[in-house]
Amino acid sequence: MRYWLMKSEPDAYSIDRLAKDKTAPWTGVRNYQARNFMRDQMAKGDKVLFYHSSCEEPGIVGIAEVCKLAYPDETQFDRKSDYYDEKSTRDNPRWLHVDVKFVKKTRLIGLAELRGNKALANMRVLARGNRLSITPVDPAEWEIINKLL
DNA sequence: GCCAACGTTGGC
DNA sequence: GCCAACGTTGGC
Repeated sequence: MRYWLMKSEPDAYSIDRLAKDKTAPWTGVRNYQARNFMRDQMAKGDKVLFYHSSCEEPGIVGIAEVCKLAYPDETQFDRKSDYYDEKSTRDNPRWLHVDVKFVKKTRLIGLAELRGNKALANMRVLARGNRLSITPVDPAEWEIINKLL
């Protein structure tokens, strides 16, 4: 089993929304590295740190779990969607996504707190210039964060 | 709104 | 394959 951190802008999809929906298709990823993580490495039961980005208080806000393996992202075929991709075909879909299910909300562990914790200094999401919306999390890092909750 | 950092595109 | 231009992300 692996551990991940997945970013979402709360205006687009928040932890509260996931708490209500129970499960969510993680559509809209349009970055190859992030897609490859979902396609090649994510398995059912993988644990996810749910992270709010581009908002007043960016940081970890909850826990989720991968509940469905990667499959084609319908939004790439929808001309009306912001995520429409005219170069993608049903025979050879370019974009895939997993589904995640709600586990729990946590207190906010903000960016400053993450950066201030030496044991978390190597977290991928904290790397300089990182923009990836999905990043792997070390089991050791996962443990440390769980103790902070 | 600013801007650093990075990914993608497209001309050559 | 190179690389400049452009677009996006995301913290501040």
